[in-house]
Amino acid sequence: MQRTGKQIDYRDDELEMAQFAKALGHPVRVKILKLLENQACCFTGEMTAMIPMAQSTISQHLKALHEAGLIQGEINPPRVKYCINRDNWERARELFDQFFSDSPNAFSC
Amino acid sequence: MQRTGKQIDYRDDELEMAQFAKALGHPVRVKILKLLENQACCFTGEMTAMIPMAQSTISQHLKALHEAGLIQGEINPPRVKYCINRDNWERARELFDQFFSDSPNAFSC
DNA sequence: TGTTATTATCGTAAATTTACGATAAACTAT
DNA sequence: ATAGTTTATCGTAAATTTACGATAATAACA
Repeated sequence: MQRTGKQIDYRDDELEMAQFAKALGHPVRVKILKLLENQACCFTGEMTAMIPMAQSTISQHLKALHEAGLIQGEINPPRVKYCINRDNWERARELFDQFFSDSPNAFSC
Repeated sequence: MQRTGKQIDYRDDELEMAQFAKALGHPVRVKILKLLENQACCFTGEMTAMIPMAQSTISQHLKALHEAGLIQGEINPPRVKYCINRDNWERARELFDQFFSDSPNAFSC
């Protein structure tokens, strides 16, 4: 990226979609979310046990998912229990659903 | 990234999801796809006219979308007409749909 | 042949992402 | 207080992404 002054006018839903998509744009984060989907919640430690990556790296990916709003963490000392953020999950589902279905004449060529 | 030897065993659908998501992970690419959704096909030039970015940058994003399989281009000299790749679009829809709906006990906490 | 129009590619620089180990922080339990 | 457990953060290096202008490539047309 180069500091260009040009501002592109994105619509809110375009930005929202892109942010969710970006968070889903790494296989480890997809895997983490699938884990959370299937077994309700889990502690960071359980994930680090299942995924052969450094604990700090997993934590970093969890942070990315958290900042995107897809997960939420509940402190349960000394551990942290993560689960999917219901509202934003629904919002993401909605955005992707609309995105892929609103295609009246997308295939006409 | 650091050259680590560790291989993580991702499932095919996890990799597929992440790749599609990554392609959708930038607002300009979301915008481009929406353009293609709404007005069937368009030429690169039409997009560069609508999006205030350098032509080379748009072309680069089109390449990313093409490599992800979401769009396809038909040469129509001296122009190139792009449209959405039907099969992969459907596949992506399917993956995201499954991903967001297969959540039996995801919200139990 | 040369010109024009359109798009892709190259070279680049800055920003961001990704991964790691090491360390700090937070809270329990001894 | 001290020690132990779990997780986040820091510092880092390498890779990738993103944006640009300049240039090349392609094919029609004069």
